[in-house]
Amino acid sequence: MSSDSSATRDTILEAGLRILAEEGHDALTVRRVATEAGCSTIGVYTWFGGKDGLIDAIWQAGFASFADALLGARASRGPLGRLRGQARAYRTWALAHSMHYSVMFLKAIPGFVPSEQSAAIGLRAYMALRDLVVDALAEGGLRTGDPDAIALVFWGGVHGLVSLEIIGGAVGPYRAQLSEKTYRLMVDVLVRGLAP
Amino acid sequence: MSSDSSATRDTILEAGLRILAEEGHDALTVRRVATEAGCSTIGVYTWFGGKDGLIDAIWQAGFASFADALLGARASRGPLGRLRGQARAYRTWALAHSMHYSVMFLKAIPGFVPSEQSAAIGLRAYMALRDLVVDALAEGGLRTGDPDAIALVFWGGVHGLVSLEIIGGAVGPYRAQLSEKTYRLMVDVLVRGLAP
DNA sequence: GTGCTGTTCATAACATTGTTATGAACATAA
DNA sequence: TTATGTTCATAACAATGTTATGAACAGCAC
Repeated sequence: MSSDSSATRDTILEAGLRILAEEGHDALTVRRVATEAGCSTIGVYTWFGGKDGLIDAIWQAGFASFADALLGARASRGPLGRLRGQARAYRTWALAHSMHYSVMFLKAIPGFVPSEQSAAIGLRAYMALRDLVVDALAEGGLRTGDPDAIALVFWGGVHGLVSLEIIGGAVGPYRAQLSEKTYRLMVDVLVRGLAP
Repeated sequence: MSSDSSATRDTILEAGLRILAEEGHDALTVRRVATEAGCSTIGVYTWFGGKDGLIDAIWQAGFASFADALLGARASRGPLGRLRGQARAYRTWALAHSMHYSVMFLKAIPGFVPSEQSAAIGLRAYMALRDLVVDALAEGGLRTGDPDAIALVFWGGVHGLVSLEIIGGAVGPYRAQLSEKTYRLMVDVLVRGLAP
């Protein structure tokens, strides 16, 4: 019976993840994945319902890894220190998995819209940030306000700079300034601007 | 001779712009554009060299309109007021031309990379922001620092929140908070965080 | 064992995409 | 008139996501 897990399904998903990471979204075709996984294109339809289903599974795998990276960056002391640590982990993960990040946060795959289930899984990464914001609010490290609005401002700031960096050529000649140093300035500005 | 301007070329470009705005990037196929423009697909190849060339022209037209919108939002008094006005114009333009914005900043067209000439034209929009930053620095409205780094932090912040808003479903259930109010908070945080 | 049912999968075909080969129509200049 | 170059349509090509058809196989009832 067609269940949620099988060796074939795992093989196909791993092939998709590998191709995306190594060759980018352009190479991520049903035929290419099937060849890499050692089956025919039908496998993608049997186990994922089509290309969109496969992308959806890749999307979920990306958010799982992403959320792990964010939750694993909580070594620093104090809520603001942990916020900074998480911001650092955010950029590190995004640049190390730029193709995956493009699928998750840019419109890299035409026509793909994550399923509701996937969107719910993506929430875990957001919650990693939101919890820190709530902590910081409780300790008076941030000015009072709606935690969601504050978390989104934080997210938007780091996401915006990282995505400009990943888009690369699209933002033209001032690309050289898109460095870790400017990113640190962004995090400083956000923390400072949100201070009580 | 194949020059840079002709009635046919204009018709094709306008058809492309209309289809993009009204039906989105998915509908932007060579055949669809040709039909809309009243010619055969060859027209796109004669006048733009192919789909990429047409997208490139659309990209340039988008940045021209975008830069005009930013440069036209300088009514306020004082550099910081003008910065806030430009930030407001940024979101207004992006939401009113979300499909265009997706092509320009969200990799909505797979495989498309803007030409060097296009990237240079995109610079005008960046300069609209950078000039205001330089003015603000001169009047002491911002803390001293590299103007490009400061401009990119500003750009990244507004772009990040706007792009989360346009991506929509991808960021899941906390979408309701992606409002004008949160955007105002972002601009406040940026100005406050960059204050001397 | 035999037959039935459902799952998994390959082959081959389909429609849609960007692209190009071929050649016709036309203007312009020698 | 002839030649050349530009513009454009028809038709085909390769690559893509998808599906129709049917084969192979497992599990189960009798």
